[in-house]
Amino acid sequence: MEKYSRQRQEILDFLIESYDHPTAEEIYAEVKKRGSTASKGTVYRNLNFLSEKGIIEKISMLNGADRYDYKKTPHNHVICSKCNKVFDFEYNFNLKRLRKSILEQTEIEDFSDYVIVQGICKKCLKN
Amino acid sequence: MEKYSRQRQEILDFLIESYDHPTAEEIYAEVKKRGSTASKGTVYRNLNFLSEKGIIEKISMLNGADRYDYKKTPHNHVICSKCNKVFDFEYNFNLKRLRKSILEQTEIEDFSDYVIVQGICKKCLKN
DNA sequence: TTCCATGCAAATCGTTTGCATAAAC
DNA sequence: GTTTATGCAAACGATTTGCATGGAA
Repeated sequence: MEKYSRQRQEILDFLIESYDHPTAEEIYAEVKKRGSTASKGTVYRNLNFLSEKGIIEKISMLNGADRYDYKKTPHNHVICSKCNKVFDFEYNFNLKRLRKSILEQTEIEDFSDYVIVQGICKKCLKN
Repeated sequence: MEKYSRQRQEILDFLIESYDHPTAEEIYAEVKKRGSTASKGTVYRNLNFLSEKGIIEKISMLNGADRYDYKKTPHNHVICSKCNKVFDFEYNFNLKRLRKSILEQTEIEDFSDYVIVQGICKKCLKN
C-alpha cells in the first residue's frame, strides 16, 4: 500500500544528511531550494509517514515546531527549554532494569531504547 | 511583581489534586465546572506562569496538546505515542554518570533530574 | 487502469496577544 | 492610586484535511 515518490525520497535524503534536527518548515525550505516540487502539505504528510514507519524520529518540542531526526544510530536527546536546540548524546542505560521499572509501574508495554532530558544550554544560561 | 488571584489559585488547586496530567483544555473545562470565572486565556497565562516558576511541569507532547503536572515528587514520564497518555514512574538513575555524559557530549549545562521515555501502552498495542 | 501521492488552499487545533476593565496591594 | 490579572475576541503559528489532478505499479 505504499508507493515510491520523488518528493518522499527528496525529503528523506535531506534528513539522512542532516545532523541538526530540522523543523518541517526548515525541511520544506531546504528541499525547495534544491529544486523539489514538494508542497508544505506533502512535507508534513511524508514526515508523518516516515516517523510512523520508524524510519525517522519526530522530536516533540516544549515550545515551537516539532523537529525531525533520521535514525542513524540509537542516541538520546537533551533539549534546551529556552532556545529549543536539540543535542544528541550517547549513554549506556541499564535497559533491563529500566524496562522492569516501567513494566511494573505503568501500563506501557513497549518502549524506545533512548530517553529525552530537558535542560538549559550554556548560551541561554548566560542570558 | 506577582499578585494573588482567585483564578490562579483555582487552577493550581485543581492541578494539585489531579493525577492524570490534564491538558489546558481539560483544566479549563474542569475549573469552569467548579464555578470558576477563568477564561481560556487566563488558564493558558497561568499555566505558563506556574511552569516558569517551577511549580508545575509542562509536558510537551508528541502530538496534540501539552499536558501539565503539579510537581509532587520528582518522577519520570513514559508517554504512549498512540493515545498520548502519560504515565509516571520512579527510577533511580545514576545521575552523576548521566550528568557527566551530557556535560561532555553537549552544550547543555543544567538539566532536569528526570527523563522522558516514549512507548506504546497495552491498550494501543492491541489495536 | 487502479491506487496512492501530490499540490493547493481552506480549515482546524492549540496557544498567544491587545485592549479595556476589574481586582489586589 | 498604581500595578498586575482578568475576560473577551481576534490573531497567530503549526499542522491537517478535502478535493481535483498526476504519477507509480
